[in-house]
Amino acid sequence: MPEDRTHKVSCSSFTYELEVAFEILSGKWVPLIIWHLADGEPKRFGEMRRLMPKVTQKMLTQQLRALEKHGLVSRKVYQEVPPAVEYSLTEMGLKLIPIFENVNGWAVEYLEKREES
Amino acid sequence: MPEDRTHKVSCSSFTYELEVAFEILSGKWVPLIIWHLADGEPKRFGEMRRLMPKVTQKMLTQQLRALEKHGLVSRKVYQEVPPAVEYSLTEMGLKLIPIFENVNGWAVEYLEKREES
DNA sequence: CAGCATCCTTGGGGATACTG
DNA sequence: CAGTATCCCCAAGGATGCTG
Repeated sequence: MPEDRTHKVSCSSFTYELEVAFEILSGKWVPLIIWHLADGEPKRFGEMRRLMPKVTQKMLTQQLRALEKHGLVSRKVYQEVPPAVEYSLTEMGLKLIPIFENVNGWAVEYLEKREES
Repeated sequence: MPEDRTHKVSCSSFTYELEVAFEILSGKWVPLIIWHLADGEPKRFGEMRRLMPKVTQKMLTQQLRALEKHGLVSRKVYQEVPPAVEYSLTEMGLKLIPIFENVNGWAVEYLEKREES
């Protein structure tokens, strides 16, 4: 979290905004989580775990909570026994998807060119 | 570096390509470095240091070398005394800039909405 | 000027066990 | 089921000093 906006001055061409974005997205499993929620379908915690077997339960919880705090993911708790929790992308979260697709497009081209050499 | 492409199987909807991209871009100072080279003008090492006073010399070298290895940045050494080295974005590096601008646009909207609440 | 070499610290993150 | 709570380790990265 860029604590002081005066940083803007010392790094004039790296906008405060861009810095914030990369800070939010730089969580180790954040891109993966967002990508798995990209279809707009809410998913339960256990479902997410199964989709991402390499992510420990601790990290999944931690990163989901961070995304919730930042307003990219919403967490809906159903008061039942046993408890059920659903995660989904918020409006702002969904708006990241086209960007992710652009990144993916870039990467496809990148890998093609790498293989040539 | 995703060492095995079989990972693609266990994380079916997170493409190998997207994973590669985020891996390259997730270096702590990578976005900042790319942003400072976005104008296409080659910049000398000392120049970069002045532009990014918060980045230590060790990290700047390290991250620039990683970007060079990945083919996003080119490093040109002029055999002089004293030595001069210029860094600039490669073709693939430059193609990231529009994406960065989209991210920036997203972040602007994101911060606006956050302030409302 | 543009680094490389070392030492040292910190916290990110894994493994494991427990709970409402 | 959906998490907390602890312990612990290692490597990312900062500080400092030296060099072709």
